[in-house]
Amino acid sequence: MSPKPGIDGKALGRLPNLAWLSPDQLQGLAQSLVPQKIKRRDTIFFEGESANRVFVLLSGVAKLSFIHRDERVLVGLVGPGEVFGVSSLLPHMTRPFRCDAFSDCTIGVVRPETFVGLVLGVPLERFSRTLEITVGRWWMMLQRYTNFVGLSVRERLAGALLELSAKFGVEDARGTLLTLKFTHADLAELVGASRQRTTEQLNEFEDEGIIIRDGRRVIIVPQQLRALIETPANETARPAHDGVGQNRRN
Amino acid sequence: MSPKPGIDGKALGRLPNLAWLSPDQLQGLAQSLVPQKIKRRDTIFFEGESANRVFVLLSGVAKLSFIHRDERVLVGLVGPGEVFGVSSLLPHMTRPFRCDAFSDCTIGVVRPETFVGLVLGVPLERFSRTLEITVGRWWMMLQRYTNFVGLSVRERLAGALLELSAKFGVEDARGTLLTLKFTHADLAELVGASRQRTTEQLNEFEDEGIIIRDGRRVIIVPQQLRALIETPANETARPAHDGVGQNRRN
DNA sequence: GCGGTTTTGTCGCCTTGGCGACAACCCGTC
DNA sequence: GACGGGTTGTCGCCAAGGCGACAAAACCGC
Repeated sequence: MSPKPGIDGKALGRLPNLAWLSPDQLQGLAQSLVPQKIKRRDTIFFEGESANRVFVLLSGVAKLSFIHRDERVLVGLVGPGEVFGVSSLLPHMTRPFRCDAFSDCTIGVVRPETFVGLVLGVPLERFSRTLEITVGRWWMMLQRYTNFVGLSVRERLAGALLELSAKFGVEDARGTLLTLKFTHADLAELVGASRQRTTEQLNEFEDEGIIIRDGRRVIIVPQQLRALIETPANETARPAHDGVGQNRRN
Repeated sequence: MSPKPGIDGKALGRLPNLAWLSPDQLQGLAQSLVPQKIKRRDTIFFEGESANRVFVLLSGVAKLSFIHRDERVLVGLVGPGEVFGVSSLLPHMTRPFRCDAFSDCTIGVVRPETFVGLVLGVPLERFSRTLEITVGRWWMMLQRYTNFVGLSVRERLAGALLELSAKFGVEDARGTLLTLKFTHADLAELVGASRQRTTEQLNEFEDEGIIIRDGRRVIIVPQQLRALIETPANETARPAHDGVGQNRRN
């Protein structure tokens, strides 16, 4: 695993992110990292790929973007010395972002098992699980928020309801029953909308049969909601409400 | 550290999040967790506090919210069995969110050193560092996005410029020089705005002396930008542009 | 220097959605 | 079963900002 020109352990140690590793660790990492050059605008990995490598950016700048039906959101930039592609450290994960080179880059590629073994001295499995229960939540939240950028209130609310039903829902003859009683104001806070607009949107959902109200409790029909999120701006059952659509860049 | 009624290791193992721990680990965790009851609407921790405990939610539902000048965004909900307050696992961290009980809760409190020791068998310091270089980025991104909810393009752009200058900036007589050349379209993607609006806003910033343009390169004056972000909707130098302000809930 | 490409600057029109102000209403409590 | 606070439903007005369409610059490879 070290046939290529190779990377210098000392050089790695000068990267601020890795300076705390012991000389031995740096040495090991340097040997395990497979160097690779990437040209500006080329893609390092695609969203949806199964995540089985970790990357270290050795030089250049890379760009992480989230893509939702040809809407792309620049999620962040990676600078020299940073470790990226870390979704491979979580259990059975596919990459949520696409990563491409913003300028010409050199990267080091390594298997997650090797990386975790070297840096922590713990089997990947264990680390993975620990990550999942601790920072897994951040991951979910991050995905939610990147998703939200550029969506209408309608879509954000749909997404939020779906999430809530997955987490706090109970199956019911008519759909998924939300066990907690959320006020419209709560939901508004959750999706970043005004209380009034949230009320209106919920009523629209009810008209469209996407949610059912049982007193002040809510029952959700997940299929319809999911459809609503996948599909561009259009109507699912009733062609009444004119959908949405002021969220496209150019 | 087990004077209280105590928590049952077996019961902990039934929480889906923790089921993978060995009986010994569960036992140890059960003994280390200090149980505590929290009443609905009471606060478990405040934003800004120094983060030196990890929590496990044993029953009930808790609510994480991000607060930015009395605008509060409901960031997420914590269900039974989940581990939260994990910012204490990162080095010298203060809590970014406030957490309060959405319903009556019982929680288990534990020191991060103990938690990591039990679950991973590694010293906190080492785990902490590893977390930082791997998932630290998510953390930053998450904070950015929660921040962004309910902000105007002006403010989001200001924030993004600040972030970029911190990461890719070089000090200069007049301020911080951005070394990469971003097109307005890049910036627009980053803040989730249209390209045109981004152009306009950048020009406004230039008029106000918040940024300086040197050909197509940009120099940033961090103080002014920072001021702009802290202050409600008003003007920093020139009272010309009428600021913003359609982002308050009720 | 030249011509094509990329980036920037500006309009105008139009939708989304924030916000204040109430009225109606539900629901638990005394 | 009446009261009162929290919640929901609805309007109207208006600011923010998306989007198309171009024109003007700046940039780049030859």
